Amino acid sequence: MPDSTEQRPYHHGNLRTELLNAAERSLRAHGIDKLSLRDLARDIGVSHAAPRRHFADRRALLDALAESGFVRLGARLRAAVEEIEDEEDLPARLHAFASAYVRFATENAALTGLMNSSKHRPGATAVAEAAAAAFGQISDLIEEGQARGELEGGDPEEIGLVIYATVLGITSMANSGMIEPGRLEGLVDTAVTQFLRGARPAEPR
Amino acid sequence: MPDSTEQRPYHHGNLRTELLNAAERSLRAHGIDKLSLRDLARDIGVSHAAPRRHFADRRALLDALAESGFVRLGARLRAAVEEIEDEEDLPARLHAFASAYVRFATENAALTGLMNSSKHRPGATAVAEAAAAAFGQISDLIEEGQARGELEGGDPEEIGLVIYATVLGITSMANSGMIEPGRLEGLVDTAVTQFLRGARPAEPR
DNA sequence: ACAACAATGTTGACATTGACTACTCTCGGG
DNA sequence: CCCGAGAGTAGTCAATGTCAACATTGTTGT
Repeated sequence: MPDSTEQRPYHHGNLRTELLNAAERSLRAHGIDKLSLRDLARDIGVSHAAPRRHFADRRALLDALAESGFVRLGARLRAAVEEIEDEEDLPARLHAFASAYVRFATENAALTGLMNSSKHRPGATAVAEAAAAAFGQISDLIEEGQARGELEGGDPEEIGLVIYATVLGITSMANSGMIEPGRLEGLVDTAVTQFLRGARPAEPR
Repeated sequence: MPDSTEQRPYHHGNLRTELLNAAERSLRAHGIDKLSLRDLARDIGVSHAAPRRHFADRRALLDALAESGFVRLGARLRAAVEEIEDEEDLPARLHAFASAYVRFATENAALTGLMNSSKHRPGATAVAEAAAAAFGQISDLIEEGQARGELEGGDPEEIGLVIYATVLGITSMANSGMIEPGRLEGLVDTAVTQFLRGARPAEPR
C-alpha cells in the first residue's frame, strides 16, 4: 500500500527485472495482446516512458521474456531427465522429458505461445540459442540410446527434432483448445511409446 | 487507379469477402501484428468504420480468417490423399497427407500461425469445427489401416492426433526459424517412417 | 407504387497505445 | 568536488480499435 507520503527513490534500482516479472504476470493473466508497456509501468509505479531505458521496443521486451522462458524450460527439462536415477533407462528418461515439457507448456501457455511464435529476427540470436540449448538435450538422449544399441541408427538430431516436434505439437493443440487437458497424459504416453517401438532395432531376435 | 471522378456505388457489394482477401494479403506481406482494420479499409477504399458492419471486432476478422484457412487446408489435405490412386497404400497416403500439410503451412506461414494460435473462445465454435474436420481425415486413414491389419490397434483418433501433432510441430519449428526449410522434407520423411515402423503389428513373422 | 425498414457506409469522436524528444535527478569515479 | 553518464519523468504525436449518430441504398409488405 503505497503511502502518498512515502517517497520512492528516484531510481528504481532493478526496473528491468521487475518489468519482466510484471510482464509475465500480465501475460499469464490477460494474454499477449493485452500486454501493454504503459500498463506495466503503471503497475510498477514508474512513468510511462521508463521501460524504454531497458527495452528499446515492445518487441524487445517480448524477446527477453521468450529468452528467459527458454532458459527456465531448459532447466526444467534437464532436471526432469536427471531425476530418473537409472541413466540407462531411456524410455523413462524420454517420458520424463516429454512430460516435463508438457507440464511447463500448459502451466505457462501464453508464454510458450510467445516462445514459439517469436521468430529469431536478424540480430536476435539470443532467443534462438536459448531454444536450441533447451531442445538439444534430447539429441543427447538419442545418441546415448544409439550407443547402447537400444535405438536404431540415424541422425540423432533429426530424430530428436521429430520427438521434440511431436511434443511441441501436442501442447500447441492443447493450448489452442483442440484437445482437452485430460487427454494430455495419454497422448504423451502414446507418442513416446509409439516412437520407441519405431526406433527399436529391427530384429530383436 | 481510381479516378477521382469515378463514383463507386455507395454500397460496396461484397465488402466482407474483399476484407478477408485484403486481410490475407496483409497477413502474408507484413505479419499479424501489422494487420490493421483501418489499413484494410484504406486498401479497399472504404471508410475506416465500414469493416465493423461485417466484423464486430478485430478478433472476429482474424477468426474468420482462421476458419477459412482451415477449410482450405482441409480441402488440400483431402485432395493430396486422394491423389494417391491405390487406396490401400497407407504409407503413401500418410506421406502425401504430411507433405501437403507441410507445404500449406510453409506457403501460408503467418496464416497457419494464426490458425494454431486462435483459441476457440466461447461461442466461436466455427474455427474449432473447421480444424477438427481438417485433421479428422487422418483418423480415417488410421482406421482403414487397422481394418486391413496393417496397423496395430489403438484408438485411431489418439494415434491420428499424435501424427497430426508431429507434423504441426515440425512446421511450427520451421516457421519460427528453428529449422531450415531445406530439412523439412527429410524431417517429414523421418517422422512418417518412424511412425509406420512403430505402428506395424508386433510379429511380422 | 410506396412507405417503412433493415442493411450497409460515412463521419466524427474518444481513449489507449507505442514511440520519440527534451528535461531532470542521482550517483560514482576522475 | 564536480561532472558526465545512466535512469526516470513529462509532454507530444500519429495510429489504432471502438463507438455513436447520421446518410444512403435495397427490400418487402401492402
